[in-house]
Amino acid sequence: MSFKSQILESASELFAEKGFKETSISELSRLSKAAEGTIFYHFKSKEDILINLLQKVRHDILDRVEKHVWASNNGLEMAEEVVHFYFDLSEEMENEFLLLFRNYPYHLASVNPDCRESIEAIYNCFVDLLAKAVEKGRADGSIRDIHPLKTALIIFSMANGMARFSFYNLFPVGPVYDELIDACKRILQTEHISR
Amino acid sequence: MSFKSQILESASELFAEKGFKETSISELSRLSKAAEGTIFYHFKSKEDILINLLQKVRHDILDRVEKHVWASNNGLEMAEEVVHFYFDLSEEMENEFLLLFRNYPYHLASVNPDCRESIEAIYNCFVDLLAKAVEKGRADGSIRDIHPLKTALIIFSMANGMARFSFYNLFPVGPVYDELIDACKRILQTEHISR
DNA sequence: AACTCAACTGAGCGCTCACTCGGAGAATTA
DNA sequence: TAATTCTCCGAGTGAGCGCTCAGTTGAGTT
Repeated sequence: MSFKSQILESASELFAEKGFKETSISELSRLSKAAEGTIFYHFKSKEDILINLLQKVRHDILDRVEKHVWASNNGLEMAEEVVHFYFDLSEEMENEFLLLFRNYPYHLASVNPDCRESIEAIYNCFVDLLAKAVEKGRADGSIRDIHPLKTALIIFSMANGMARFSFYNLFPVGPVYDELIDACKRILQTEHISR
Repeated sequence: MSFKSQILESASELFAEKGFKETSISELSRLSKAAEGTIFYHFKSKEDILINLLQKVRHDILDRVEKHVWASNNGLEMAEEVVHFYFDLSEEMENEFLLLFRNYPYHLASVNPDCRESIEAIYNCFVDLLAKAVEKGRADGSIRDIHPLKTALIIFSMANGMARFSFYNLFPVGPVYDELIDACKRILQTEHISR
């Protein structure tokens, strides 16, 4: 593994677990086994490491989404599958998600267009998937007549908020997962009067 | 206004808008108009300022919750009112909410019990309100037979996630507010309403 | 008038930080 | 083989940080 990618790998761990400001170059040097000079040979500043890292995260997440085979039969099932996929991915790519739960990337996004683009692409990716599921569901009758984008945003902020609480150890997702999926279904589903 | 409370006031602004690590004592000194020495006369360290601030935020939020007059007729309406109240409060107490959307308080919470207590009290306050609404709704028949705490966590993570996105300028709450309330109703209520 | 003390001050201290730079070896090219 | 470029190194640098401390101030007490 080249030093450049090793530095990004180590930065991913440290920025995710400790945060950008709380991570020093000497620490990154120690973990990546690259001398401090080597770090600044490959990246022009500490901030540049984060920008490159976010681009890599964007690429890796979009790649995983693209490679996923969707097995759902209708829109409602697809929406459910997207939420499931999101939680699976958040466990599999823990560091990447932790990084996206931090503040610094968003601060940087307000200053650096490349950074903003990476973050928006990641969020849009999931929101688009959900919006497409809603559209599909409306066409096949499994989802009621609702605004695809608005509904996608609501479902996504629910999943994202839940994942965040879980990562912050405020409460775990596991025990409420079934209820969460049920909540999604109720938001989306065509009316069924039950007494 | 005393220096001590002026320092906390300024810290609230700076920690909310820039973050804890990104705020220097010299900056806090400038904004609060207290000399650096004065800051350390009132607080034993920079971290101590944040701990005191979080205790103040806890007090202020619980106070606002306590003073609120609940006008709802049944559990479902109350749940709706809690969500509405949460978004109102997030606008009114912008700095306090922004601070709670930052990472550092949670890092500190894992080390300092006082800090953890303050944060948990704030979250529990809203979750408890929602759980109570569910219990009330189950009793009066406006809400179906669901687990009060689990459901409260789901609704809260939705509202919290939404507010977060709004604060981060990823997308605003306003345009989806009606759909959000509708989503809550569908999760909670006994039967779906046809439109 | 003399004393006390809480409140406040800001220059200065020790330390850590991101970043630089001159040079060393390895690889590539002429 | 000689020259050039690429990759890596880590001691060194200056700036900025949290925090200290000797000293000032002014209101209250004796």
